[in-house]
Amino acid sequence: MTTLGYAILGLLSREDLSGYDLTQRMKGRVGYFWSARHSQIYPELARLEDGGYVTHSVVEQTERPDKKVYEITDEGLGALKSWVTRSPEPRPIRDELTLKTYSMWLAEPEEAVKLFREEELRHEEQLAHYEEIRAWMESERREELGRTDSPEFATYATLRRGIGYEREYAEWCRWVADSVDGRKAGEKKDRGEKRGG
Amino acid sequence: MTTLGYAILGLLSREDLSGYDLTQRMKGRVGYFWSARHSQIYPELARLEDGGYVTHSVVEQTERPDKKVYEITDEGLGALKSWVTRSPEPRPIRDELTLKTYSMWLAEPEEAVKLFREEELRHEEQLAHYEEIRAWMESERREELGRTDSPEFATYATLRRGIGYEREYAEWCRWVADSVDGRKAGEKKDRGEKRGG
DNA sequence: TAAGTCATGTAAAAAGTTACATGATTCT
DNA sequence: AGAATCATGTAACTTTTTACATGACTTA
Repeated sequence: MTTLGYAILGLLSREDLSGYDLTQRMKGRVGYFWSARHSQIYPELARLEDGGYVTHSVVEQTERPDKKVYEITDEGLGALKSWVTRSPEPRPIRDELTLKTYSMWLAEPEEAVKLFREEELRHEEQLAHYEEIRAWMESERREELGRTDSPEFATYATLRRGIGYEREYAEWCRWVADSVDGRKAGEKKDRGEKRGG
Repeated sequence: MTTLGYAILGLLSREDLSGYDLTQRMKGRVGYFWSARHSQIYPELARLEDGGYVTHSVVEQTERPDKKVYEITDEGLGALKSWVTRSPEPRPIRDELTLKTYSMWLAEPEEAVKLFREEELRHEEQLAHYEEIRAWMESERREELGRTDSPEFATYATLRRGIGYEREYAEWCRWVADSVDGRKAGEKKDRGEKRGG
């Protein structure tokens, strides 16, 4: 079973969904930690059904095209449960901005500063978005968040991860930009103190 | 040009290396933010040479098999420079542990706690490793770190990213484990307050 | 002599992205 | 009339991983 398969089962364990619905979930919400396009989802659903992890029923609609709604089976739920607490084999991280950073000594300082200020903004915006959802959950889903075995707590936990990730990333971008800009925290504001020359 | 191509150029801009050397770099150091196996590196080197971004010369060795040492060309350096400050198109994040977290409401609490404590440890170990390198750099490369246009500062910046990433990840793992364990900071220590039952 | 490192490649398979393909309905 | 959304698929291509393949030299 592929990780994508488990991602789909994870969504279907919460509610019955069509391939189209799953594609939408993989953009927002879940897409922040696992994503896939519809071209990957439809074949995977077929494989999952082949393996007996899901079943589908055709729901006829008058105002919309008919759709196939998928439901997780007991076998699918069992497979998902046993996967959840297994240690993930560590996958290599691939972060293009950090890779660029490794070669930033070749760049014009002004351009480097611009890049990192832009990226800082991107991550701050994403952070603000997460914080909104968090505020909403903490006020509207207060009860469920008290139980760590609820789907809501699970969602909240992934949200906390996203918040921490984006906050840290934004802070790092600011640190790099400030360093190159000669405005490192606690340092004097003027740039270009030539030394040894 | 692929991102892997730029990763290779980034390494060759610092020193001449063989395919084997590049493979080693992609395990340690650089491998923390971009990695590739030798089976991907050798064909990519051929493509880079085809495009005129690198050249190679055969270095004959007596005690070791002969090797091809690659050198970046002016064209390669130019391509690398113009890539460095271009905004990276945001790639989807895929994090298997966060995906598991999304379905953790299905797991036995004890097993979930075990998983997150293990992962916390993994990230703390990686953090400790980075902190060692950091301490070494700050004492042995103090001078170079004062210039943000030095390769050393660039390496140091990526290291700071790794430190922030691992620290945040470890903290989050601890928060999840503590939450499920009923030891959330500032909460009473006893577990299992059934309500509504 | 067996395991480990140095050294370079190719082949096959898996995972993921982009493009091709179709068609109904709804909103502007 | 045209764009957007709902809905489902396949094909081609790119990227990455795993496995196949070879061989010299070094260390235990």
